[in-house]
Amino acid sequence: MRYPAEQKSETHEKILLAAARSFREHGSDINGIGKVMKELGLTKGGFYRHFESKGDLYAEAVARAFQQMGDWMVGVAKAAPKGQGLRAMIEAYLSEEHLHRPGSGCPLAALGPEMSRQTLKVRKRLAQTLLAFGDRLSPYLPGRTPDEKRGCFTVLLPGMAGVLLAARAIPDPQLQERMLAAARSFYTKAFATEAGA
Amino acid sequence: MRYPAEQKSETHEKILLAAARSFREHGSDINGIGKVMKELGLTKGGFYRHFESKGDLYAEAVARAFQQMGDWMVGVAKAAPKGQGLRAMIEAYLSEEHLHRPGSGCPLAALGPEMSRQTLKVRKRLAQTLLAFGDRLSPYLPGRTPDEKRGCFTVLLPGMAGVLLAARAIPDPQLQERMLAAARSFYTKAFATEAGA
DNA sequence: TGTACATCAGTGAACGCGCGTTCACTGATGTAC
DNA sequence: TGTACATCAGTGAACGCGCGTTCACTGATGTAC
Repeated sequence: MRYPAEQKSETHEKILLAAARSFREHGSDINGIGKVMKELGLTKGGFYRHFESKGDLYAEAVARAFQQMGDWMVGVAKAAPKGQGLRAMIEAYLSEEHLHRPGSGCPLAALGPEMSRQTLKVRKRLAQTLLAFGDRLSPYLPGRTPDEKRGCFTVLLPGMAGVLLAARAIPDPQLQERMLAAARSFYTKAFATEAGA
Repeated sequence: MRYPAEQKSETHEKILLAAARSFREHGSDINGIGKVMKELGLTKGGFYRHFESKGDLYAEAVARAFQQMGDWMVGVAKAAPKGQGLRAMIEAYLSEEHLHRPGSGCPLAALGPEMSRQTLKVRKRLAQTLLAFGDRLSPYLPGRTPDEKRGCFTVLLPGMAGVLLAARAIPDPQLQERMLAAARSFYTKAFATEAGA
């Protein structure tokens, strides 16, 4: 049947957001198209009116996830007192809240290794989004040149992502929190002090 | 038919090693029992003479991978000049060789997020192996107390793993190498100098 | 204004596929006599 | 020493299952006249 005029783009957006969360929570191999559509009260047959393939959705969803991540980090930095932006981002990233909410958190920490197993086309798209995310953070990163800032980003973000994903693998909550605390202290000292980087 | 006396334990070991490599290369969701057995010239039906389930194999294989990783890192540290053990480990970990050989490399960088999606039982086993790996490295880590050394390990290893997996996701080889170089320099300065930690 | 027709987002059944797991079977070797 | 039997690692076909994808169909709305 014919549906209201703007419904298609709304559904498209809903699928994208649900997938962006679901992939980060469960990985793309386990949580498939059927589950995402079912969650929205739709049947999986309709999926192909919105995306060419699962790979297409994956690329779009992870790109969106990086954008959301950028929004979050920039928001945190802007809300912090003058000069405390980077420190605030580090503390937000390495927070218990982020630890327990992979679905709305960093895609690198949630999906990391499986990204490197995507097709070249998808990886190119993801790499662009990752670098765009870095550029959005650069006002808050130490370094005198864009190159220095980018170098700083490529050490800091993956470093924090590694700590987060390692902590998520550990079953003991106390140990998780100790890992996060050690990393908060370390990265703050290394990057978010006048002497840093 | 009846097979030679020691064949069972040899086959068990072969399956374990092949799985440890294959899981790190392709992830456990994609590369299953059938492929591992086929690679060894066996049929998948025979798998259940050696392991209870795929989860059982996963736990064993990743544990073994952490042991191999420990052997490698300790070997590198021992081969280095006096006092240069940690620096050598950092350089080996963040080398292009490790970047391109996930199958024999760090399981945290290769499998990270999917570990956190395993059953509690499996995760407990993996966490133990991860910490045992940390203990093996502790002679080469900075810090005056075991706690300090462990804190150092829980920042350094996941940090390097994050850089490695991020670099693996990036399609551009030049950018990959720049990321590794930046991280080598950073972690060496932070941990492997007299002022470190 | 009223009627006939085209559109197309979403349905639901079907497709082939590979997965993890089960199981009756094989048959060379080890063991009992 | 020779023979009958038990063992059990590995085979290969089958199982149910969920996956990604395809497709004929539906039918309320938009458009043409």
